[in-house]
Amino acid sequence: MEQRRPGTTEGELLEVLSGYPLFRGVPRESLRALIHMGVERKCPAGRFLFLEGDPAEGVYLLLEGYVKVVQTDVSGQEVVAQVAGPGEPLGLIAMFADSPYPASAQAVSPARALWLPGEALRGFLLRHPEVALRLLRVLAERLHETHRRLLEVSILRVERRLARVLVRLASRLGQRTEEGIAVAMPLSREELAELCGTRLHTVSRLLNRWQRAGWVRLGRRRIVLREPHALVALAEELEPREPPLALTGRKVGEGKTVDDRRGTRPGRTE
Amino acid sequence: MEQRRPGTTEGELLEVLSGYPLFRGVPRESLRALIHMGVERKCPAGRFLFLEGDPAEGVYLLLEGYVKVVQTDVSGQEVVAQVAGPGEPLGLIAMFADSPYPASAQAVSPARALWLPGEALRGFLLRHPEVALRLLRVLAERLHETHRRLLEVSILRVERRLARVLVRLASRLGQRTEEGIAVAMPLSREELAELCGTRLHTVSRLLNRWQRAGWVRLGRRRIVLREPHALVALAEELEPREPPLALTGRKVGEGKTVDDRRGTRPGRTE
DNA sequence: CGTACGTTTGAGTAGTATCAAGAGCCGTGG
DNA sequence: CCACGGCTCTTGATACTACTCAAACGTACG
Repeated sequence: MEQRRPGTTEGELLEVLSGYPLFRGVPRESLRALIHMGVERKCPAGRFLFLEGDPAEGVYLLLEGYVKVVQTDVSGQEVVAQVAGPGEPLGLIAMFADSPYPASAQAVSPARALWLPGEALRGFLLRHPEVALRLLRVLAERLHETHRRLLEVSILRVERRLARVLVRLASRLGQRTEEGIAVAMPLSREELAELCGTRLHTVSRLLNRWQRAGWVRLGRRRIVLREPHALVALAEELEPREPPLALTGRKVGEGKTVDDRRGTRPGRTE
Repeated sequence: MEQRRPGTTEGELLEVLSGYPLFRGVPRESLRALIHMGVERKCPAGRFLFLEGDPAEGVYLLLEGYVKVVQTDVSGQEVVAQVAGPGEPLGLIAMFADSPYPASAQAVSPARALWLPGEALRGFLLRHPEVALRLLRVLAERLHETHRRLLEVSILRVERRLARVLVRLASRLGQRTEEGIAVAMPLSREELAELCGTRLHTVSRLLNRWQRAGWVRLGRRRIVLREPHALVALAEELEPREPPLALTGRKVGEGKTVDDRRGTRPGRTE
């Protein structure tokens, strides 16, 4: 939305970009030329960098802040396709598939990005095929990641999916605090739900159960992992887990006192 | 598995490859050199071209037949990540992300593929960056497709997902017959289930209901769409549909007679 | 200080998975 | 050629996860 006039000098941009793995080994002159064709854009929290369906004329290189990329269903339901932090390129699909943006990018915290016009980037890649290969790597890794998520949503229970999402967020965007590992990106329960293909109610219930168990610390748009290993166990464990119980109703400790030990599937013995 | 000795001459291969969009405009000399570094491999139905976890030393270019790419969960559950036909490259993720194969590729019908060693392809791409750009397009499109599937599995009911899968298969691999549009690729109910993130039982029930409605014709590993538009309606329709009803028990026409008309969401008017 | 948003929690139930048989089709070997 | 064993598919009964609807609470913010 805000356009032009950096807030950063071209020289600084040059420093930042040349620090990214994507551009390693690229002559500064070429980089400078590329930057020169781009525009820096600021984007306050909550605002969209681009909208699903918009014609795409280039890509964004995220310089600062966090952005979530969401796909919206006709019914208004959303799914978070990707969460991006500094250094990550956005809008690649539209750029290379030569289509409108297939999803919207919304700043979750104040963000800054360098916009690069498609033609400029294309020319740059033709002159620097090694960068094209690195972009191929980026896309390959995202495809891999998306396949993994597809697998999870297809065959895992929500509980395990949520645990995995938290573990992943913590490892990608986590910061150590004295309480535990905090997720740096501010995400609402609803956004978390959109990350694991469920509803905010379900996320809320699960998180609170885990909080009661002392595994996490909850706040508004804030989650701290106090016992990451417990979540990892939940996320990966092959065998039926024990601590948390049913989703609705009874809290930990209550419930039909009979057959509280899982593990031997009830009603399977006879 | 079977190695070397084409079954096709190098000249024929050259013809085939230069017909693929991927290699359009590439000088025949370069192509010939590339082919020369590759190996043709045959793969009977049911056999794997490569296995998840195998170290990847190159990519496959599918020349003939159909291949399904499956990811397997620790518990043995499978999800079909992709179905590929002639002309499609396989193993791209492993190649560019520089990792072992993240999924297994199994021939669904007898297949033939050209194996290209990674280093050869990499060198080729550095010399022909325009081909790298086309590969970027391939990956971008697959990523787009996978995002769409993720959205669907996350928020759509099985019924609608299955309808979409069928419509998509019909449009990508369909062949007109006097009965309707037949899906060219032989897929079992279970494989269909793995394509839409459900179980074979659910697929079977839905398909049979649709067969009773006259929308499809079923066979062993075979499906013919007789009323594609009905399926498209089911797949896209925004409003609650009418024909098919609950999954278990009661057949079409039975059921609690009260409140059978859907459409006005109960309890939302006040 | 009120309003709005993010969140928690409850009750009820639809939609699917799961468990359990059984029926048809197919290639194989007697 | 026919019987057999193995797949693939169909169908029923039952369990249960996670969604939907509904309401209330707390906190941030104007």
